Amino acid sequence: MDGMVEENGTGSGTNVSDPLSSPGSSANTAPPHVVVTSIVQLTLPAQAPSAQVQSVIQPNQQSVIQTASNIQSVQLPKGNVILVSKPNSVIHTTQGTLQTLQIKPEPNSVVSTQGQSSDDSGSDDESPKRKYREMLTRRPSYRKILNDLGGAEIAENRMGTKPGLENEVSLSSSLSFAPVIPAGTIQTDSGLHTLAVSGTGGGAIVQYATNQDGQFYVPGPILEDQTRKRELRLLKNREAARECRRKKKEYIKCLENRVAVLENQNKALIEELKSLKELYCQQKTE
DNA sequence: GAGAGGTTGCGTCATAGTCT
DNA sequence: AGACTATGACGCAACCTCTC
Repeated sequence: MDGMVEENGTGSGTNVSDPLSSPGSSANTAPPHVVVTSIVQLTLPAQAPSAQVQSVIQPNQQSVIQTASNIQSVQLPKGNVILVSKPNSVIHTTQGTLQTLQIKPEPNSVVSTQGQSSDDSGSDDESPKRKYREMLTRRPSYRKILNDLGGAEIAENRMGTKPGLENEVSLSSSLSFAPVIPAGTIQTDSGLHTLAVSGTGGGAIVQYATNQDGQFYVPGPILEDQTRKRELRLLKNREAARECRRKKKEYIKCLENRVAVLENQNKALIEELKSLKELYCQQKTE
């Protein structure tokens, strides 16, 4: 994935390897990430002595990556900056259109991470609404319930065998009639009936008429209109699903990167603790 | 080489949430 | 209230890797 944001860290310094990505996964084939760690120095144009950088976790963005309220602002020392951008990404920079990125690895430089606690974005990743939604259990679909009851074939038989309908409508195998149909049927002045049909991508209102024999049929123009609407809906949903998967992948990737950064931080802190302990012991024995 | 099992991406459906 | 959107769930197909 291009343009993925990495968080600042205090790790051992080299590129963050992603421990969660399996070998051969897209993580390894993606373009090299921009890794911002404590020993990577990034160059800022002279006109801009400092820059505001937001964490990968953003508030109030229409994104899978969210936080409640705490934007992380980091004032970087002169000469250090992190500019990360990816248009249309779930990850946004302050301006959203930053493109420049220049990295100068300098083993001896240390980027201050003061005031940036990586954790404070991690604990508030989700809005309350989202959390609430995730707590909800989904109502099983009629299809699933039928499958569980071993009655899928019953459903299959019901599909597309509404008396008379098959003469005028080519029903797809996934079209099923909700149990509420009889109660929901409305007859209008024009002789058209309206009923709710499920299984056509979120449900639909279908109009039909009856002939002298009491058989159902869908008048041509209405059928065309319904078909067109369905195709449009499917097209839109197809694209929405694609976008949704893209965001999901990006989100997972982001979490994986975060794991890597935190692991590095953890490692560094353990090392620091160790050396401080040694120092303390030395001074104590002197 | 065949086939079993895992992975990945896609299209569709169902549905909660949002918008108008 | 109805239309629209986002996303979890499901089934399917293509591809890959292992094992025999």
